[in-house]
Amino acid sequence: MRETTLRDVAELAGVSPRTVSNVVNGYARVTDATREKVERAIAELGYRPNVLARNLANGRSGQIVVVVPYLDTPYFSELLQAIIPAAREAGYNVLVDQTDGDRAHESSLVGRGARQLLFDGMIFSPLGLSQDDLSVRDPALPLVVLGERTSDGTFDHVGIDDVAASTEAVAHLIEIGRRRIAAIGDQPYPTGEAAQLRTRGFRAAHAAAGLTVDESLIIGTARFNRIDGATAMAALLDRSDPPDAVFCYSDLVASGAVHTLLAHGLRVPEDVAIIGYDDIEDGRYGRPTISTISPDKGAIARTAVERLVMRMGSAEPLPGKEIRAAHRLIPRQSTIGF
Amino acid sequence: MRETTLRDVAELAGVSPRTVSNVVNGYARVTDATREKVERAIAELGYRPNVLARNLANGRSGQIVVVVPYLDTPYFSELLQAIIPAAREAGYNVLVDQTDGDRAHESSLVGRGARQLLFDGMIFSPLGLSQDDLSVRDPALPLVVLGERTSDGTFDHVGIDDVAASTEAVAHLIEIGRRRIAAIGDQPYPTGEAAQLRTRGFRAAHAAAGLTVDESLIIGTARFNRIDGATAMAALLDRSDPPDAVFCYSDLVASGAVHTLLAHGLRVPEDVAIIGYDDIEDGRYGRPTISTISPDKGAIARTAVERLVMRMGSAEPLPGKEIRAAHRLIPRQSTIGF
DNA sequence: CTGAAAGCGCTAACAG
DNA sequence: CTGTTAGCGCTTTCAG
Repeated sequence: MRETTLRDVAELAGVSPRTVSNVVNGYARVTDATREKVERAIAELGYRPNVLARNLANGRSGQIVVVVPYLDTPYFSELLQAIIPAAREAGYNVLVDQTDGDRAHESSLVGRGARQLLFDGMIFSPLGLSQDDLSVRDPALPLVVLGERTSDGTFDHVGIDDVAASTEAVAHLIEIGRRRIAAIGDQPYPTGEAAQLRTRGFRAAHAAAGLTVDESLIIGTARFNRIDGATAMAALLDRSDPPDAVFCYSDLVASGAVHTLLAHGLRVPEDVAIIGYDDIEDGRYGRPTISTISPDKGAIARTAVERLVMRMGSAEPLPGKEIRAAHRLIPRQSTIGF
Repeated sequence: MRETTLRDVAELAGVSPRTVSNVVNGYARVTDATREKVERAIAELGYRPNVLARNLANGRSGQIVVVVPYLDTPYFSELLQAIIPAAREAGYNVLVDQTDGDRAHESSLVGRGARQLLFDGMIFSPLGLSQDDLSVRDPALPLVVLGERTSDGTFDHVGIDDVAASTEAVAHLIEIGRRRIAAIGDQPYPTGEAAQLRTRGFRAAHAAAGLTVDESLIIGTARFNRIDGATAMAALLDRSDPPDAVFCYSDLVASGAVHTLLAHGLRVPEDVAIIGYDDIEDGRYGRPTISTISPDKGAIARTAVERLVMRMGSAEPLPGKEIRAAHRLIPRQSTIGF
């Protein structure tokens, strides 16, 4: 029992395939009479267009791929949750790929000749790829990069101003009277550009307040998960001179740090104030709730899709654009108390 | 600058398209000599097969779609994270769709004539759809259903034994000496079948221990989010006779309940013990850590993909199968203390 | 406004 | 083992 095709419909309606196509896609104007005939035939046969064939004929797949390092990281799942409806609204289906932050995997996705011609464009949140890696890529692939990279002029980049946001976060800690402030999450190597921007903000806030940074309070972590925060915080507490506040490079890190503090019988924020980054849902329900920098995820998702659609629609490669989404500081219990 | 096609390769190599196709797909045996010629040509031209055309020609898309109600719910994002690699290993790309639990959206996805012929099969985690709704579906779509439905014989179902798992959870509360046990999350209406299974377990555990259920301690919630748990717990605390333990129908609900308890100055588990369901990562890092029922997500993902691949590969619709994945009780601080 | 016909790029039956 | 060729189902140019 074969699927019914456009040709079948045409026959039953007594018109040409061309006309059916017109009706289905609303292209050319069609007489009301023929339109109705065709629609009746479509209904009768239960016809549904074969997307594969359509795609082949017009050379586009109607799919975009969203590539993130991890799907079970709240920040990315929340972002994806926002991207999918935006893409659907623009008429695209969303393929999802996760890279585990693996550099080889990531570069195979954007690299020259990598594309399977299976998607029309890509929204990419790199992790293992350095800025330089990103530049060696298939120039024909419409690409929007998310996160903390910078556009090299061949793709769009959507992100918040990390340095400014980090500065605000640390300024907030200073404002509530903290002076020995630690940072958890630095990554002083090529693929750690994201982290380094946060560290820049950390320093900037100190400078602005006339404070000097205690370099030994900047703790590196391989990733931004709870366990990283928990471990780093434990190390800080082992010292003779623990900090009175910590700027964590993600809310998960913050959550891990809080966990360690409470387990050691310390109070948050009385003994140690904590601020995170990302504004994931968790942070709003823990105890204490976690102060954070909240990027406007909805805006990021909408902008990314909008730019990508624009790039996919253009015959010439568009010049890359740097786009800043909004962010704001949200003070919660972990800094301002109960 | 057109993409190079298989025909171009054939010309350059001086062979027929058929041979190139054979080389690319490793179908028929090809002489080493010609193979090498073809491969050289492929490399020289930077040829890459057009997946769209291939798909059209062999009538399959090489894509499966995974449909979940919400992507930012940790349980689903963790599950998806496990499904994607499993699918990729089986040679499939993963499309993702989220329904917001909307019944119309869900039924439009599985309903008769709904398929866009864009994916070869579907892994579906329904929420708004009742068991009956599920039965009115496109019989040609290979389908594996996740969660708490039951196979009607036309699709596979992979899930844990919810009644048994819930019984264990509540038995655990009884075992640690609790007698006034509440349940948060019941949904006594057609689309609430998932919840009802948990309630069945709740009752079963009471019966097994010779306890009677206080019906007023079974609290309904519209969804399984933190806010639902927080609200329901607040209502329980308003009563003159609050419970000494609560079985929450998800870890998020449990987390919300804990939040409310702590905010009221109560201790967990000393005053009220809490157990959740799903074993999401959060539960391992809060304070207290949350006891839970842990479904084997890896096994669920692998089994679902494996069964789906089997269904997609079979010409005849296979009979539906009911598959039970493993689960286990994980006691943590929220029941057994620190 | 509608019909005829030529592809889109690949696969696979059917020769040879 | 390899070439020829007819589609897969739809879009779209070019006539009419």
